[in-house]
Amino acid sequence: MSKLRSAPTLDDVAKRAGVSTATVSRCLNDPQRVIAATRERVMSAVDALGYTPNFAARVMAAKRSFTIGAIIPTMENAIFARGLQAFQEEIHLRGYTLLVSSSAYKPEVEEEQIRTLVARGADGLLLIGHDRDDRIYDYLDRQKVPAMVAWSFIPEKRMPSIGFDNRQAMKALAEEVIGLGHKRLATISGITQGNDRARLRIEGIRDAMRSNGLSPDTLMTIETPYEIENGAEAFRQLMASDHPPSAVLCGNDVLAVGAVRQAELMGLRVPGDVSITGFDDIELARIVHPALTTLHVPHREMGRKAAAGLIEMIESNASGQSIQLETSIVTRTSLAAPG
Amino acid sequence: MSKLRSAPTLDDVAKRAGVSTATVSRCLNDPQRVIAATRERVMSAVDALGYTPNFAARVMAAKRSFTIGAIIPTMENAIFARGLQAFQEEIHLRGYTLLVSSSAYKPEVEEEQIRTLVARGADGLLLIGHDRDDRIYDYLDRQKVPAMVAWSFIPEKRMPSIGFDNRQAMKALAEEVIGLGHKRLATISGITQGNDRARLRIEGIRDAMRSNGLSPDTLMTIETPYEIENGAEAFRQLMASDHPPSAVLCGNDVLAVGAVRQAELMGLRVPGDVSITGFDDIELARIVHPALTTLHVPHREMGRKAAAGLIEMIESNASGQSIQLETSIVTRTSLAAPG
DNA sequence: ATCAATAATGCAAGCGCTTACATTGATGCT
DNA sequence: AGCATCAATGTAAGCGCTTGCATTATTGAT
Repeated sequence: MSKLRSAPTLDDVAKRAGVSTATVSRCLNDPQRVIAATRERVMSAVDALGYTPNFAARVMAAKRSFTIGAIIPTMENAIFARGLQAFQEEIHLRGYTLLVSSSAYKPEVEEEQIRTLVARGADGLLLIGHDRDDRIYDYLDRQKVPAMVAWSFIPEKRMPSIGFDNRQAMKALAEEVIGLGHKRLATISGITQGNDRARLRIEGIRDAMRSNGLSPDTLMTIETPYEIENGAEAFRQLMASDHPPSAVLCGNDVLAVGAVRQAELMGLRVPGDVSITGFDDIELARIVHPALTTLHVPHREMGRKAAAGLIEMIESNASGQSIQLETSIVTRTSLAAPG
Repeated sequence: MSKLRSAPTLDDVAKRAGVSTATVSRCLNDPQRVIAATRERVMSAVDALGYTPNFAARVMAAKRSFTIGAIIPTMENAIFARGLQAFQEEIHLRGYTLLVSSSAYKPEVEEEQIRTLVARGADGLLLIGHDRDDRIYDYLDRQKVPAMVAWSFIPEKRMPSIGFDNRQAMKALAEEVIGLGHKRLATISGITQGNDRARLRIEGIRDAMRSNGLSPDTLMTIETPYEIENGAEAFRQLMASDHPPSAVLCGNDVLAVGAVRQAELMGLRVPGDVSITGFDDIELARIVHPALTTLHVPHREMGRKAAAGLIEMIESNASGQSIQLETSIVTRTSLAAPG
């Protein structure tokens, strides 16, 4: 039986280079602490053996993983893609690695994922929105894992957040719609349970109605998961009512795309017969016909700033600063004055 | 100074429950090995302390992580989303967790990601396509980490693969196009370097031309990264040539969407003035106007089967079986006989 | 009751790394 | 030349868990 060759360890490298494991470790983590000659000897041993450090061992010994976890509600559509991409680029630049998991918009799943990521030694967490059980925040405190909230900006909440004011943003869009003369408004919202963003967007519409002399009670509202098909079905229901709306404000672009396509199927002209708006300004918004008038969210900026803020929290043990970002209305063709 | 309360360990739980750490460990990993009374005592200690096992320590001791890594070329568009989702659902069902990272279609980045995932203790890897340096496969062998290739099916390659025959599939689509009477063909392909799928798709078109009396040399080809804008730009170039093609076969739906939109911008009618086809059948393909005639790939089935195959490899130390999946042509409206 | 067989639990040795502290060697002063 | 300093390296103690083996408790058959 020859000795089974398995993955080389620090020890193997040390032996081959004729130094102690401490020196090898230093070569890898803090090269200037070891003299050039030794370093070269060690590095060539590393190459020769094809050594890769064992991450688990490293995390355990150093109690530091240079890993940041992100739990996003979904990977299925592009809502979070761009922001997350920017987030990951930024942390990569600063020597961190991103671990992503998705919760499918389910609070229990999210909690499990948070625990998993923490157990895996994540140095910090990126969370979407503020809504979650206090137990989770307690847990994070106890484990001393800093977390940053994105896609929402509510400075008075327990966690620092980098995002935009969902309510204000949607209010602005709704005022635009109302300003065009629309009086019968409807909204297709995401599920509001456990989702502050969705809830605040609806509130924003009501705010706009209120301040423009429309009763917020007349807002027709359907809640449904963020899927194109659901947007379509909700739109069908809305338009099948006795007093169909003249404008449908959707909680995001995915729902809006569903609505637009359903309109086409039903032979309704957008915006001729009914106006439709989105939220997020993802790629889809430009591609669908007619292109969506929607709310532009500075996804990349948000991702980048969230990364910077979170790393700041990790490295200087600070408590984290909230930052508000500006959104803007993107005018395309799915919104017009009522016909 | 009071003792700083930090994350509880197995030891804390053991003390509180009045048992050894071994028993606690068994409670967590193999509950029926410990008698009910003890188990309850232990579990309530776990609850009381809010204990979460330290993953790094566990991996290190057990040399098993129940984690599977996947490296996909991009998360930016939906090409891999559905398949990956199915993959993750399946492994979750079997008690594994997914770690995803994206390589941005860059071989060096992919190699780094593979090493990272292995160092993190991944029990197995999902890789996209076969094209990569042998060094990587050697590394995987040495580390004894099984890997499964998806999105491609080439049974004679070093790694088992679950996917479809990219060449055959594209050939079928090209024959459809040629059958309609198209003679001036062009293709907008992804970057072929390090991407067997892209390369084989082009080959498929040439095959179809050959067997239908067209010279494969007349195929106009542009290679460009998989982005909508690039598809648009490539299409512009193609149509600006002296003999513009009557049909443009795109390497995937993303490029095709770019082409379709550019056509609109240029005032060209699709398929009246020029036909355009896609590949993958992602959501976008249905949403764009005109909807894309494209190649449907059984993403979910592929994801599921890749998961099953990989776990089989992990758990029974088997060498892995390749499986070929069938694709089909989805006829929508972007393809018609030349005007 | 008694004893073998078996079930439940405990003991303790690692897993592969980092790092505080100890040691050694080199350098520059006087 | 002698000594304080500091740079380079080594020593070894963990990090929190799993698991092979040893020990003790329980069970059933005689």
